[in-house]
Amino acid sequence: MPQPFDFELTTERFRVFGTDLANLWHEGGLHRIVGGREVRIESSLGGVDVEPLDDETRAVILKLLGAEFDLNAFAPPDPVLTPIVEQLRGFRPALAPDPFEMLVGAITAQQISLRAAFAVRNRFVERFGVRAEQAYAFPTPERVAPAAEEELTAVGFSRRKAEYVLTLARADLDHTALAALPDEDVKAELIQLPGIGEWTADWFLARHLARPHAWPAGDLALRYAVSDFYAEGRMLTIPETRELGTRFAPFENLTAHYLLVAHRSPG
DNA sequence: ACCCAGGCATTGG
DNA sequence: CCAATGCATGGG
Repeated sequence: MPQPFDFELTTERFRVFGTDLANLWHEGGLHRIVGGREVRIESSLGGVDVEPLDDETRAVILKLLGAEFDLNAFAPPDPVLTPIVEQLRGFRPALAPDPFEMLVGAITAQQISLRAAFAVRNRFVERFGVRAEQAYAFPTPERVAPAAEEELTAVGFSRRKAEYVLTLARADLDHTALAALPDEDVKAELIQLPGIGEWTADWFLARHLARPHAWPAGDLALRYAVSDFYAEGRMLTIPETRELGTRFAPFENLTAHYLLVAHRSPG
């Protein structure tokens, strides 16, 4: 793992909103299924300790823990961000290595609290995923595609969201081609799918593709954070938040994550 | 019993 | 083009 890296800060996300059965915090380590096998990731001397791993598994773990972010180039551009970046030194935004997991996860989180979203998501994972030891493999599109809409509403999705998830599971997206497109083209492609709006597409860019300029201006928590840090608490509109984000180029993605963490962990 | 929470699509002006 | 509305669950 490139330095700097703070394991506790990077994995905070998997503890603070409750349990995530597919990225399970268990007895001080992070458990995830990679290639059908459960991997336990622990902190060790500021690095990451994992069992002997094949190259593909290693690549997934590195992606999960945000290895591709260029923290050394991330220089805070203003007095607001300077102490935040210093205090959160080594924080790498955790990513969703699997695009289907990212999109379904975003759909669960639309409109409702993250606690509620994780409750629904975990029931979905239990119902359609496969358990290894402690953790579950996040459901694959193939396992979800044949489901009936009622099986999805049964785990807590609204009827509308159940349709979105089923459409997505049956969509047969070319994620390799998608990943080769520039940011705006990725968004344009994704937004054509029902249930995927700009917010979801922005988070896909940010937390799956790790695009440096991704900036989920529609995100309520990010709007609160930006409003408190940069507008003296006056709630900024989505367009205002989007415009303000441009000053952080080319580190909008990292900035969004740092502001979010700083805002929910004051002091 | 409300109200809000890391949206989105649909409908009506 | 913008405003209003319904949706699911969980915590306050």
